[in-house]
Amino acid sequence: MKKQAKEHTDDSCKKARLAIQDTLDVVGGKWKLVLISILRNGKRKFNELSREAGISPRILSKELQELEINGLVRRNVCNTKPVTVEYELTTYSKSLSEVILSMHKWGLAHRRKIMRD
Amino acid sequence: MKKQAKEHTDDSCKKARLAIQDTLDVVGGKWKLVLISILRNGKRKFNELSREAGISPRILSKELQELEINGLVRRNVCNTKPVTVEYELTTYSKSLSEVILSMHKWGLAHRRKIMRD
DNA sequence: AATAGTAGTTACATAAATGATACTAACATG
DNA sequence: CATGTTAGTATCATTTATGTAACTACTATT
Repeated sequence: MKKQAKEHTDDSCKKARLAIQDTLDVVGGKWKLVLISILRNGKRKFNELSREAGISPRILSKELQELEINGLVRRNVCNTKPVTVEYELTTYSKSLSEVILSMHKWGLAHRRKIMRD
Repeated sequence: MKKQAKEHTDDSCKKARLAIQDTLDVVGGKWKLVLISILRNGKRKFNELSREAGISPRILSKELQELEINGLVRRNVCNTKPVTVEYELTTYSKSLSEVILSMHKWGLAHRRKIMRD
């Protein structure tokens, strides 16, 4: 088989699926992209996120931890009267732009298509 | 507010989230992209898909119906001795390439990053 | 008639995700 | 000391996703 050809071996396909699945794990689910999308408008405190997204503290806390582990969100504890915690997107989170943009575009186009049919 | 500026109103953000969520609905979950990925190598019969993906008939049937509803997969009943049914990707499914490619790329890069850290 | 193959479906069981509510810890204020 | 505020956590309930196994319908073959 030629070296430079796009290979479609079982193995390369499994690896591709794995990479795609990784992305879905990080960014999939009901809330991850909602939170990222809100944080694109700037830092938010825990309760602000909870209100704006309409998400209960339990889930919010879990989601934020996962986003932090994946380097997409930074958690910052502030020295305020009652302590507040700010969450903001990291520089690394910008690497998701292409994914988000393509999903956004496809979602819009698809909705139009489904309406037509 | 300027007409041509990128707007970040609450409303435009909600619509963006909706579009992204649409995409996740169509392509998210445990099996959709696995099936699409297998079908990229050509038509498959129901049992072939079941074996190759390691997915039970019940779920497979459901997933294929959803993919069909969304115009990504075509179901073709063949006039064979015991009736067989072939599933294949539609032309429309190619519109997903950008989404899939960007997810693939990000997934790979992210895995490398997480390893480093 | 009995057996087998293909494509499902049905009924049931379990697992995973999400939700609701109340609670704690820490600190400030009246 | 009682009250309020912020950021969570704990507990329990519900919903949604997925898995397993057996079963049906149709047809062909023996």
